[in-house]
Amino acid sequence: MERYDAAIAEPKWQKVWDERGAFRAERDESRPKFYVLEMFPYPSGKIHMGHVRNYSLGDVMARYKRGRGFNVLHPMGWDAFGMPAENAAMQNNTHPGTWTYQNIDAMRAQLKAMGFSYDWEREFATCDPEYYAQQQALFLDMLEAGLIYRKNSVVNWDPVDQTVLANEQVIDGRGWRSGALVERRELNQWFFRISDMADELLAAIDGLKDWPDKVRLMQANWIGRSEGLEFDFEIAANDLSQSEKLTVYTTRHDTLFGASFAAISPDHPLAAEIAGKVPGLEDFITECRQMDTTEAAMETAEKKGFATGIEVIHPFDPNWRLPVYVANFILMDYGTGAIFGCPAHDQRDLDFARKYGLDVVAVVCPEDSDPATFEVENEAYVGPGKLINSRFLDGMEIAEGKEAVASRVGTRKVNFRLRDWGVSRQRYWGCPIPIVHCEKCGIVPVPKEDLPVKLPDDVALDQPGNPLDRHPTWRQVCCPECGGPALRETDTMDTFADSSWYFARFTCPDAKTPTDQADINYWMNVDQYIGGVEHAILHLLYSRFWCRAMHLTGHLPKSAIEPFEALFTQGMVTHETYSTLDSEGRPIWHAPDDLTAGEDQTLVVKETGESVSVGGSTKMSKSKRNVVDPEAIIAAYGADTARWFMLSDSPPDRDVEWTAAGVEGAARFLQRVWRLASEIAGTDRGDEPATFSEAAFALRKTTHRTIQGVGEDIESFTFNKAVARLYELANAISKLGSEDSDLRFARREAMEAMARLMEPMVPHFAEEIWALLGHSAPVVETPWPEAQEDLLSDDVIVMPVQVNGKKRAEISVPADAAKDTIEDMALTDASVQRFMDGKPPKKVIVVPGRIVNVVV
RNA sequence: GCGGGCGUGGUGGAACGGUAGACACAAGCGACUUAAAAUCGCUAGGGCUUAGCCCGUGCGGGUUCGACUCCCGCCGCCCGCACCA
Repeated sequence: MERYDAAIAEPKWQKVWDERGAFRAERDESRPKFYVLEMFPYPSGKIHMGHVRNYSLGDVMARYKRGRGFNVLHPMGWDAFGMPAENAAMQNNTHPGTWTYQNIDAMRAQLKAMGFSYDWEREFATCDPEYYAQQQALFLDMLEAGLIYRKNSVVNWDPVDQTVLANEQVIDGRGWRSGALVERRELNQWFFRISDMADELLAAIDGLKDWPDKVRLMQANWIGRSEGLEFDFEIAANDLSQSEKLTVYTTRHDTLFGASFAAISPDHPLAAEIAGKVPGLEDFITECRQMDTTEAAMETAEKKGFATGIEVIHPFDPNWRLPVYVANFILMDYGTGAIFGCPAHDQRDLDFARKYGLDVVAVVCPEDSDPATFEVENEAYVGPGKLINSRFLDGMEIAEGKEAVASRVGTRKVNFRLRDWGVSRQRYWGCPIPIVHCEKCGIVPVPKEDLPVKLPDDVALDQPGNPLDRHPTWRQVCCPECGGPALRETDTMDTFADSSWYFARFTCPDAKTPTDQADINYWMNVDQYIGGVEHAILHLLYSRFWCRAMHLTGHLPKSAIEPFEALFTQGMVTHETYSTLDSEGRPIWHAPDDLTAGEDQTLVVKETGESVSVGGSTKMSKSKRNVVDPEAIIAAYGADTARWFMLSDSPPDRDVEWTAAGVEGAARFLQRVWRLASEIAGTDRGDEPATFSEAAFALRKTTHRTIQGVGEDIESFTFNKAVARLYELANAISKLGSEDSDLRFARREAMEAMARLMEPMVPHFAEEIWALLGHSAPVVETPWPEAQEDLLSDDVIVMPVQVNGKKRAEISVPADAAKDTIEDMALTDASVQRFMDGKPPKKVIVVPGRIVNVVV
């Protein structure tokens, strides 16, 4: 028998959709819109299974909503700026732009082969000058609105590559590329005032009802609001410093009488002031600055301090003096860069106090301890309790104590963990910051009519550093204000800026301004955003900020300051790992393709015949070599098989393990449905019979329940359940023959539903069987079916009967039976009576339509 | 350390507080075949004294007529954040 041939069907239907403009989105005020968006990819060169999953999920939603009558916007583009292009350019001696656009071409072809329902006419790349021109315009408006400023900031500087490194690019204190010892250097950089919006960004998280709780929590923690007190210590007269006071920030002002030292950051102005005057302090500060700032190092780093010799005076006792240390664990950019230490109730302070022999005085006593004897040894007490050893605070609860202190000294202050967003990058392949530096006029924005500030094409990437700095002419410009000689800003924007508003641009990709009001009002917000949880914080937070900034500058309405109505974060695609050991016992990883079945069914390496050990399933990665290339799967099975497998079994928010057997299974199922459809296509549909046999009626009910259920499952992102229902429907169809007209009718009805319901998941395949069944219009243009109410319920239902909570019988009762009737039927059932053991029922619980429980 | 999530057959997973294991993968048996592939059918949580019964959702308690589901306490795994005062 003929088989379904994806290699023929898939390109054929892609062409049909394309010719009919099936997925083109046009503004139409008369129809409700639905904006589905998947996180756009970085054009690395080829798509990977993570993309296949992400975009398959999004396509299910887009196609389903289209079937439901929504005017669907489902665009695709490219997050195309970034370092990999520069690295590739250096390695291959090409231009980053050439490399990027070639990759885009290759990946676009792959995505098209997957049959995703994108409106390709809206496609753009963030490196298109037309896009970044508008981003520059936004930058200028935001600058004018006071949302952007310049300040000096300490960065990780790689002295060999002459570039700034992100924290993640510093490994064991060295640059990840050059291996050079990273320095902390102060540079003048551009910042977005995201921290000014910290409170607002935090409060608005409550409104993000259709975001995963996990993501909302991660954002809340990232913003990190804390309420505390800022107050001054008077500095005791000394020979070292002219400063009169030291301002500290604390959230535990209730423990002020447990203070035994003050500490400042190595970057604190006071430290700088006295560094030269205290022997050894300069070296200590330098040492601190070289300290590794990675997480792993932080965890193990020792608390170190340096006594300055300066003392401060306790705010409530002029005779009480506290030594001031410079300490390596105090951060300059949180609070005031200075603290007071209360060792008894803060673990870090305790470690520090034990090391330097400072007093440890407990001032909070737990409820169940004796205030007279309570002491802190090696573990700081951070729980609730009453204040002790604290003069006028004695006997108060912590909250009362905080009140009492705050009413006498200092100012209440809310601090956030969130810092301003530094966007300057000393790189070529990014959006140029549209600024000119003039000796006379200072910082001058490039006039909007001169935008875009285009990247020069003729750049030399064969040396370290920013090629824009070295370009012979690009920097030299005339000052837009005075006309005198001036220099362009050579920093480019963080690529997170590019992805912070692309979703808005998709609504109007050709507009001459960043956004078009009519388009924005119609299409925004994104109704369903789908992507990896790895973007839970930065990308999503920056986007929320950027949209607020776009609102403040008149580019978005108030309603769009939260751009993503609903967010779904999908799991990873994993695969088993295979390894052998080298002579030193280190694992050598083997790709699935390099293996074959050995004699005793175990896996062996094709070339050497060595048997491999099978490791756990982990995220597909080059280093573990457990990667399966989507292109190979499409070539072997077709896009629909890959899509069907991706959607089967695993709930979309969990990891899915890619297995060869699973793919085979998916392919087999499609062939099976194909055979069924062919068989049914060969029979007449006929008119709807007046009566149905029990079997035909049952199939009709299954069909309509499937219609109902698949819709619900798609709405709730449990696509695996939708797939299971479709399996069940297929099973139900194949159980029956076509000998009678009512069966023929029911089977055809079921198969037509099957085709329509499968379309969001396996669209080419669905088109093929839809056509096979005799339809001339594509299934994508066919409305989603409605389940027939009367076929969703049963006249007679089977109810389980429990005796003392254990199922003992089943009874068939009319669906509309009264409770009493059901109870009578249950109690007279032979099996139920046997387990009642002749005793009278103490209680009978009847849950209509569900269960009966007899308690004896 | 802080925060969050998860734990169900050989495997992925189903199950408004109401028949645990739907559906699938892998497996086994059978049919068709000279044979294989493909296909179709059947079996399948564990146990027993097997018309049937008992035990089973990481472990221990609790609430309830009834708990995979809710509550408390453990154990294990995964993820996020982390010197944030």
